[in-house]
Amino acid sequence: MRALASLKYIDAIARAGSIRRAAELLAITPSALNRRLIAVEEELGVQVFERLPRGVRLNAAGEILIQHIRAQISDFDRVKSQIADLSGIRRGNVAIACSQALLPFFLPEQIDRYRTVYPTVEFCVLPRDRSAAEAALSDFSADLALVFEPLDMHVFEPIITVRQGVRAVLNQNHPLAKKDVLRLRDCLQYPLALPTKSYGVRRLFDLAMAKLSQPASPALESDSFEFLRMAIGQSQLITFQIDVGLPQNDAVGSSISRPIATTDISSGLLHLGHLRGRVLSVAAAKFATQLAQALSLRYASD
Amino acid sequence: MRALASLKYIDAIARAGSIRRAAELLAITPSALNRRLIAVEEELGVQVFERLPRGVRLNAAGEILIQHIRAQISDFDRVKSQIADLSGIRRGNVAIACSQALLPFFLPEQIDRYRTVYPTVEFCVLPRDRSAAEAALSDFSADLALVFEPLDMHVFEPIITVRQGVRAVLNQNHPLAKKDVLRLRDCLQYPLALPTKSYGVRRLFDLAMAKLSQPASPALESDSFEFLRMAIGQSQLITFQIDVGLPQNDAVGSSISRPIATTDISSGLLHLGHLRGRVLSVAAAKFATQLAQALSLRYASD
DNA sequence: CTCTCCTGTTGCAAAAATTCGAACGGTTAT
DNA sequence: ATAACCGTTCGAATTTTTGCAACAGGAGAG
Repeated sequence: MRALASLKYIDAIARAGSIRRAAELLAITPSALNRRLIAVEEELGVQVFERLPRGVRLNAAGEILIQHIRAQISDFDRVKSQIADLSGIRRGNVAIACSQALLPFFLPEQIDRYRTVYPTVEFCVLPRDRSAAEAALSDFSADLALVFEPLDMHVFEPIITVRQGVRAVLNQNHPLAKKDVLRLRDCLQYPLALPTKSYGVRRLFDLAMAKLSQPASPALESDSFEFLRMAIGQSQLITFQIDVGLPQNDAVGSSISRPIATTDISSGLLHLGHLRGRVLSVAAAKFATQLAQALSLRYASD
Repeated sequence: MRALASLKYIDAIARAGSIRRAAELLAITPSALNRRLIAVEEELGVQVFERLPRGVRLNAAGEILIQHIRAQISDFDRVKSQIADLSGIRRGNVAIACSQALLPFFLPEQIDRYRTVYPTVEFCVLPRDRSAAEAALSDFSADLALVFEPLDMHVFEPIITVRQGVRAVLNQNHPLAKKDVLRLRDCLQYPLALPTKSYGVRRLFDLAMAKLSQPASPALESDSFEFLRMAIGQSQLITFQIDVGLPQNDAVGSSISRPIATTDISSGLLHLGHLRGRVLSVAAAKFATQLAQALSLRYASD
């Protein structure tokens, strides 16, 4: 939108941290960008950025302004979406910040389902941990957040929350594969591949181990659930994942999954939500509704 | 603000109902204005106004857009106010839609009090009945509304509500002036000057008359409280007004006021509020706080 | 210290946009 | 019919924005 160009430019400067870098991204000269910035500052009667030798940084006034600018840009997108909606053509853009576990199965399937109905809607999936997801909502780079076990998100307005059990993932020829439900102590007989401590699954696992007053001793540790899954291979490694992070029909290539007795590892909470006080675009709202339905259908709503 | 010029132009067109009239108000040529409109419409990919032989009218898309534009302009003003706030100079603009009763005494006093502290804040007082006040909030032409007895304002977010008794206003030499509290039946012995049926005081009066199963027979009827007050003169006319519409120290020129027994005429409610879901500017919020304090101090908060 | 690198900023000419003035085509009311 | 509106279009004039090159200043390296 041409009308918001100057404001978008300021947003770009704020993100880039320097006029020159922002100018490069925007494919214009630094001088042109600088002049627009100065023009806005003169109209406001206040500097928006403080000039540093290595670039610029938002001012106190700038912080207020940038918040408004981002809200405005996002609002305008919503308006465009609403307008497109009533002209029949469902267009739009949905940005969603989510935990890693959602990436391999759940979200692709849901997005695909949505896009068969509304093929013109574009999606943007941002893998984020809890605090980064909150930040993404706050600076309007994400419309929705779907995260496991957020604790202190005061800007987060929940849409739906479902309970997620922990499942063990292991090779189909693994000795434990015969059992339908695994006990935690059975798993401990084998080498474990665990996510790092920042993840919700790991937290639940550590909590369970604390109850057994046994220290956790992972044979393998990684930030990437995908890596953990692939690491299993034909080995006897066991890794863990929440329900939604696994395919509905069990098999993940050569590996399978088995639920852990909930008496051993308590279940966690998966939250779908958006920024408090924000109006969702038509597309985002529709997608949120679909997600909420899918989640409450599969898992007991909580 | 230059960045919002195109949007403000569209707002002007919507308000004027015609490109040419809007162009005149904006002091530019109709052709220039027309081109800007067309440019915006092309960017949106949708017409915003439907073209009529006598002018233009907002489209369905336009209605959505104009709502956004007005919110945006208003939000931007709020941001400017916030920015001005942290640079020390308290600047701003407070627009308030209110019932007529507030005009002679209460609001002037409150505004004066506010402006002795913050002389750079400008005020805009819009006398509006209940539904017009609601409209003023909705289209962002008012930040606050202070109205008597609103009934069905679903967009109205109350800040404070106080009870308002009805007082009789009469000449200081009036036979009833000796009494401290008047009964309704005493008043009925004299000619009455009443506001028209659209006003809250009149509604309370009519309700009271219905209880006495006597029809109201005003000697004088007017839309203007000021006129009613002046009409009393040296005559025996009696008119009615709510507490806040009268000076605190009784005398109104040669006329005085006396409370009516609340058993005769029940009290009504005066509401201070703003548009639901809207963030007030610093100046408006501060003024609202002051009003709320003044009201709750004088009248039992309800 | 000097030198280099990266920063924001400014003068001036070129380029792009906006605006104006006037005219055109259409509908409504007289 | 005629006059009075309306939105719209065209080309020229004007204003604004942009690009290019150069400048000034702080940071860090040597």
